[in-house]
Amino acid sequence: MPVTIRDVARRLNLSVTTVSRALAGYDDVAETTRQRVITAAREMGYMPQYAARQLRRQRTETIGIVFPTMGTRFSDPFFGEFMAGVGDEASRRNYDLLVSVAPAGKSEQDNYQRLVNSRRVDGFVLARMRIEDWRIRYLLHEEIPFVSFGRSETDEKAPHIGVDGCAGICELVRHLVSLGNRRIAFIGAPPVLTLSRDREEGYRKGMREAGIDVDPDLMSVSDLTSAGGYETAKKLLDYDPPPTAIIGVNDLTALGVIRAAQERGLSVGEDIAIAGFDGIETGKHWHPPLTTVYQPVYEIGRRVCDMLVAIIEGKETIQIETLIQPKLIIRQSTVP
Amino acid sequence: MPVTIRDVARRLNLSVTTVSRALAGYDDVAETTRQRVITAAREMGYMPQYAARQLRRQRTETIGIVFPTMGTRFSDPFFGEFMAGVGDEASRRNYDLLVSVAPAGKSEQDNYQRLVNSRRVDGFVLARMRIEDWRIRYLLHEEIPFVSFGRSETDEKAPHIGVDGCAGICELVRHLVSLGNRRIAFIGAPPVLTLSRDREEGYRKGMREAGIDVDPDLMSVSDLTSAGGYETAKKLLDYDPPPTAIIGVNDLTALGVIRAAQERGLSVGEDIAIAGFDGIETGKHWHPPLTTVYQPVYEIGRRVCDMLVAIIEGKETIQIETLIQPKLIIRQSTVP
DNA sequence: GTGAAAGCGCTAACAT
DNA sequence: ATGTTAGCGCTTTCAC
Repeated sequence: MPVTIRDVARRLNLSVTTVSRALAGYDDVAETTRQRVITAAREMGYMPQYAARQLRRQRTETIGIVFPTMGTRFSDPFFGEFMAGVGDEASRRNYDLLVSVAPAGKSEQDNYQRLVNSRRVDGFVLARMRIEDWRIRYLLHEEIPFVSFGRSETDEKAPHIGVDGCAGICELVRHLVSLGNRRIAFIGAPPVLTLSRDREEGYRKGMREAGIDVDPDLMSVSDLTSAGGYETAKKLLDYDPPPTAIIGVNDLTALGVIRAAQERGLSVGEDIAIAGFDGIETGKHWHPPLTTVYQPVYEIGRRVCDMLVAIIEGKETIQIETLIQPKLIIRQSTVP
Repeated sequence: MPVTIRDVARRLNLSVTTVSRALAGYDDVAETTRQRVITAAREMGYMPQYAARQLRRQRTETIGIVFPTMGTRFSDPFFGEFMAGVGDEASRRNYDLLVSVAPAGKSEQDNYQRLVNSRRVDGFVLARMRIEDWRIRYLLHEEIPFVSFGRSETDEKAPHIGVDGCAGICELVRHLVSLGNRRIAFIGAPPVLTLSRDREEGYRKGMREAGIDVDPDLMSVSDLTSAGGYETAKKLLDYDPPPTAIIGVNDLTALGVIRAAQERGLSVGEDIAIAGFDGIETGKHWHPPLTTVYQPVYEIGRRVCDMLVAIIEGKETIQIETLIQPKLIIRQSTVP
């Protein structure tokens, strides 16, 4: 039923070889023949069957991406943007995207192994990197190409695109200090995540530069969700004296913080300054609009994919490591 | 380099056939042999290479999903939740998920055709259905299984899981009316989308039941984004007299509306009631928390995938059409 | 410039 | 209970 290369060959009284080469753009096939082949193929709606091509070439032209889910769901717009970036670039380069959704842990590992062992993908895009990350060790060992969004200490030279979370948060602290804040709290993420460490480091650095001692009570850890930010902020606001500013490790955390502050009757931006990290679309419509450290997630997705394809296809000259400077966006959640 | 079924066979002095059948669980292979095979396979890290299996069986065990992007990005958490649902169920059933990201239009069509013609997927999950939807006609014609989230009029009997947007919005209108609102505005989505029509119908129905004539000025169309909701709401608020309540066709739209109202100095929930549709996670943390019509997107994703697999595998007894009743969640954006 | 033939790794019909 | 064999659709030597 589906049209194969043999159907095309038969119709033109050519061999499959010639058809294959005409379509692949080899130059040892007569120009007129090539035209006939191309026309016939289009007319017949021929497209190469990937399974056959893959089997023969031992390449899939498919990129794998395993999304971490925290809990049952992942509603962070961060993922959507990132996937859109990776996906757009992939399709521009004629690659497909194989997506799994898996919680960190055993089943995550299963997912990677399955895709690797059954050779379903040519390489992986990694996100939410951990400081100590088995995925890097594993993929290096299996010699499967990969590029990550974010750095890991497991192998510093692993190809990745990172965002300078340290510099970003440091600048944010500077901004908060310039507004007169000294009791600045920081709500981090699980410490296994690299982004957590980087951003916390930015916090410490900023405080140090401002000559403010960090009060350990003002540092806590949450789970990158707005619910988590909300619960954590409630505790922070109970301290006496309470912080005059709170930084969320990402925008969703900050959203929870805003809500907690407002429940106490605080006017965010006036009574307390709150800021996040990511720069998700909706943040600018929150009340008040969120001050945040913006990272171009969609663009990073594209570049990560771009790098990965370059590695898969054995291109030289690629830069293995890129550090992007995020941009502070000041809105009314810190400035009335 | 990678271990094949032949390697396993050779090591055990068996034929590839026996190994294949032992692994596939056929019962015409001796139990002891089966154990030897399974052990050896595990030890050697054998996993079947999918390209070969696919080529032979002419099945991919892969599900395609083409995500609509409006503009360059899609940050609606809706997609993440839906994909998580589809993906979880897919992996439970040993299917993979092939994701493309494409704007509606020509390139969207290319995407489907490419996946179909090169036989990369066994079926499709469809979302954001249009009233007149070429995808349905196309897939029916190509005899490719599919299940959609949402209905289309192109073929009412196409398998899908729908949410009763009409009933949901109707109940919302009832709620708003019970609060004393009579000038209730509705911001819709592009009219090609089924959800747009359904929800608008719910609006009209609710108004009719309450004996309120619909003022055409109070009905507008936006693009499902918060930026769109913001711009549209600004115009609505200029009318004299302005609406006392505004319904956004989805939560993101409603977020923009909230912001527009707040910029006018209105206290949302007191001076004006605002509500949305979807029930995305973050909505409960907005200020004020959003009244919304909740639909269980993650769960629907699972069920859609479940249905699709049943169809692909030729199971009988599946219900082709399901209508889910959404749930009104009342929060402070309508009730102080 | 074109064709014949081999073979990628697997499954399944058909022996034995 | 196990083995032999053919072939899925394609790419790629190699020969002409």
